[in-house]
Amino acid sequence: MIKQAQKTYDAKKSEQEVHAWWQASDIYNKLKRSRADAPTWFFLDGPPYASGAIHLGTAWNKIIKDAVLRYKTMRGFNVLRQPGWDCHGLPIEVKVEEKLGVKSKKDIEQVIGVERFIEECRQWALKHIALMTEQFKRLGVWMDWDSPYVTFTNDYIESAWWTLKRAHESGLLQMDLRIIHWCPRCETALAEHEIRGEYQDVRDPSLFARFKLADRPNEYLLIWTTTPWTLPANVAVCVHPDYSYARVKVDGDIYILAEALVANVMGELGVGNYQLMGLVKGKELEGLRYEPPLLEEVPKQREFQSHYRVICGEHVTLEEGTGCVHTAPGHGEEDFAVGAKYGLPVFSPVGPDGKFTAEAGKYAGLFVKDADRVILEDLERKGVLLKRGVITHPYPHCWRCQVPLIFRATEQWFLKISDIKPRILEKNSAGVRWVPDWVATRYVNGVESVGDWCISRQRYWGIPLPIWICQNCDDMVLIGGREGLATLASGPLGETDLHRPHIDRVKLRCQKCQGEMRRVPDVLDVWFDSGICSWASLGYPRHGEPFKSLWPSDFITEGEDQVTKWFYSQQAASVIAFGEVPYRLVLMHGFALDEHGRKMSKSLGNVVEPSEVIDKYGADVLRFYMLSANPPWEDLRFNWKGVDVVNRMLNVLWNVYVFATTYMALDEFDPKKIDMGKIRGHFLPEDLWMLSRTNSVTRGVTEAFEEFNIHIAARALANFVLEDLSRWYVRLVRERVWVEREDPRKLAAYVVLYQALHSLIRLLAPIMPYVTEVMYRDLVKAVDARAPESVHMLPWPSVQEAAIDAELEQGMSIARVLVEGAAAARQQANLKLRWPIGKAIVQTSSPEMVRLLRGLQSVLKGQLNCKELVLLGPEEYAAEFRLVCKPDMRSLTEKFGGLAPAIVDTVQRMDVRRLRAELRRYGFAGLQIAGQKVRISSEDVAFEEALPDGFAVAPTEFGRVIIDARLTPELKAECLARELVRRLQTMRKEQDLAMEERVDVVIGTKADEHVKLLASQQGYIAREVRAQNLRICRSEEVAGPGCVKDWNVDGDSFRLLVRRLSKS
RNA sequence: GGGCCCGUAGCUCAGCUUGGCUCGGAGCGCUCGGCUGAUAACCGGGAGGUCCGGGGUUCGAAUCCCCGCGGGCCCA
Repeated sequence: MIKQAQKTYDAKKSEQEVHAWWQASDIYNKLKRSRADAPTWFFLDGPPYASGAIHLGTAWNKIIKDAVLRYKTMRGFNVLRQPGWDCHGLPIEVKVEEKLGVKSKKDIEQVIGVERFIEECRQWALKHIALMTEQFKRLGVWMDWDSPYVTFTNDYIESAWWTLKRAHESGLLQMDLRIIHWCPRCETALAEHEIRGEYQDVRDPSLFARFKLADRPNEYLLIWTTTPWTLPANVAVCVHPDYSYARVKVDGDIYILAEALVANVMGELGVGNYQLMGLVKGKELEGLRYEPPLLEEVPKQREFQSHYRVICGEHVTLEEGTGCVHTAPGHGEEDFAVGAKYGLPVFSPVGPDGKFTAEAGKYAGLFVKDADRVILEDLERKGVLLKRGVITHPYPHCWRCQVPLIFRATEQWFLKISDIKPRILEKNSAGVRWVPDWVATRYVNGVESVGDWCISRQRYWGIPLPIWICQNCDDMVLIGGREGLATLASGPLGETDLHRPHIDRVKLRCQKCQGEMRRVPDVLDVWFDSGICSWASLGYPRHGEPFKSLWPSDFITEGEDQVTKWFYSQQAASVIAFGEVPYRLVLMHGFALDEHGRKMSKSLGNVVEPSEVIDKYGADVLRFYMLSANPPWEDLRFNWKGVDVVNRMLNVLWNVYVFATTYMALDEFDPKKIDMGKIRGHFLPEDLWMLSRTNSVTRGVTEAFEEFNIHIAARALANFVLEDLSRWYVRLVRERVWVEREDPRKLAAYVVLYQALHSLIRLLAPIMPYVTEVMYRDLVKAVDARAPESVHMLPWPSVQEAAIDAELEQGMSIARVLVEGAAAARQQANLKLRWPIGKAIVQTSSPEMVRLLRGLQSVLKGQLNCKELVLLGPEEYAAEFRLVCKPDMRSLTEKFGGLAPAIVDTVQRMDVRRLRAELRRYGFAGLQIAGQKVRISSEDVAFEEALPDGFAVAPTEFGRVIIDARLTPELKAECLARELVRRLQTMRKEQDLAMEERVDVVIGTKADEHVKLLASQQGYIAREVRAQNLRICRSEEVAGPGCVKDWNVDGDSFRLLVRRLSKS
């Protein structure tokens, strides 16, 4: 049996209860089993980083995923939904360092020990996986929480090794001396994509210095730099070959700088008096020798004496500086590149900790940034420094520890992306659908500008590079898996963990010289870990299945920051491994910002935790809010008011549900026992309308989901709940369900309401999994033991096209506007809505509307609360309207002179409406005036409508509504009856009477006329308030047990009594 | 500096693809009134706008084009 629902919905309690039930009844796994034979849909979870708690953005990400996955499941797919966890890398290392109180790699290796450090990192990851899993579960996210893929397992590491082996075999892996971003705190290289978005403004020294030319007395190259600490590594000065350079004389010295920058630079230097001594092309400066300014301080520079020349490079710009660029190939990418062309030494006297090495002479042991000051002093003392200032400019920082990065030349391992870039782009454009489509452009732009991928990190908690090098002959071997390792290992391998430090202890025997091979100590960039997850998560290559039947994945979705990160790292790794792209469909989503569009951050104090929202409103509301507030791909501005609006929608949904179950329970309505053949004949227009709406909303929501317009789906559902169900259909059927007997029309309403709710809960299930489950259980499961246990096991509702009647829907929306118009007219006339009126006239603005409204007259009549409804087309007029013809005397006199008065006289005796129709139709009308034929036209007469007293009119966009506001005594009696009914209902409610309970009622009045007036309404009142006995008398006579209350009804006093009948 | 996206009422957003009879809208908030046996609900009226700014195309621009400005993400 359908049970009456609780009056209010306690989201928190219900969600906990549903969650526990899912768990206890193993619903998720039952659902999965039920789809075991269905076509698969391979969703790949972008692994969140297993450190810290989830924030609003992570919540949104999983909510989007969950909604899509639930939808796809209902569409009949066997959806793969294994969650993933990204566990390696610096963020966790940094946290563990903090926890253990260590600050450097030396501490890790010597104080803590790598073994314990790794174990701490593993524990950190495990702890946060557990924590975040619980948080995701609370959001109602259904995934395989018990069997996620985790990047630190041996199997996963093997997948990475195998992939690297593929790269090696294709010649895509290389070791090279490169200039890379280096974090002096973490003491490791950072890849290009780790720098992205990590620029912060910093204040750096800005200095002009002069380098004395070797062979020309008093002549200098003028350079500008913001990194004095790179000057000890200076080996050249670079100019642009095509630019014009000026020799500028200042106080007897001559400076060489770009012509275009002379004025600027002289201004900067505060030099007012200077002379242009001549111009020369950059190309002609090439080869000029200069004296290295820090030769004494950095003795090592003597080894480079053959250099210290002017070289040419295209990268020199005129945007800042002097056009003469201090060049240190050991500390800059462009410097490195141009240096390679000229065979310059790569001098990089800076250690991994960011301190100068012994090669830096005087500066050895100083941290580079601290050395800035010392170097500046030296330059100043030596007369090299012309000006020192300060500049604020963006500078890259370590994404984890926020320390400014430096450039260092180191040996690193790279993937040669340049070799596969064309294939990535080609496979991407052929095989991937991007939603929204413009993300494809953004992605391609990103890939085009990407360089080689530095995959080595000089750290601990990561996938070890599977590269061993012979200590004897330098031969290199790359291990693709555990078996390969066991074969070559010099000792037994056993079940060893593949992380450091264990793996470092594995020595291999060189196949060439029998020498000992040792592993390269580096670990992999974490982005490589997640890049391989589409196959690593499936256990490939260790297991051929399910990889062979599933790969590539059908769907991924992540935030917009992943466009050049995970979306890219996956494609790059996959093209290396398989020559193919690893996914078919990408939905990019936005960022969760605060309500003003700012990033949420602790320092701004604008952070909203998902748990805060859930505690207050429940997960359903948070989910619906996040899915409805925006298109997924735009940034979401979190707004508490918006959440509250969703909560109210949920409330209304619940109220509709309470309404339905209340009456259905009362009447023991059983949807299974309904003879649809019989009911069909009793459908009223509003029933057919509701069925039509149910199906067209189903269609709209389905289309929206298919296109990932999840916001449109959600908004359509909210609209359906609020407008169609609550504000209209329930209002229309209220009277019908109050009827106390078996009435086929009442059953019809139940059937329609039931169907609407049944579809609605399925459509809402992917977005609000909890409340729909509760509703499903009581509304469906309670009456049908064979129905699936959970709403989430149901198939997605199909659209019954035959039930959709576009004209009916159109007509109904017009009717609604007209009813609103009538309310406005009533307000003018001071007529309460519950007061019946005699007549309402609807004059539409087109004949089309008359047709659309014809079948809806019963609805209109009921909602307009009138005894008589007149529906008119635009050219039809109500009898109550008088059309008055106003002749234009001036116009008539001009045209007809003395005949004018006679014309007026005739016109006013004519049928005004016919005259107007004639004029409208032909533009003129013929008259017989004193035997003469006269032709008058539209401009000669005006028409005015006169509304009689007692009428009120309201215009609407579809026509106007006119109401007869005059109340006859009969109507007044009805008005009074309704006023009394309302008060009696209030009294019933106050006494907590059950809805079906009967009462005795006495109505006492001060005025005898009321007794008479109400006599005619006795039956109506008794029916409405479920009175067994109803007595109408004078107030003084009201007495007896029961609740008595005095009321004032529009100035008249009444004493009402409601007596509960003793239960028998 | 470059790429992509966004900019409409105090706030959060529809409308823009395909220019014109929902072209200036909705919800929230404010305000006045009404309704209420599903109602901690709801309904109606009102106030509130340089559709970011400036040019252009057109008979006509929130909508299309160009140039700015502001915000977000990414890249330099």
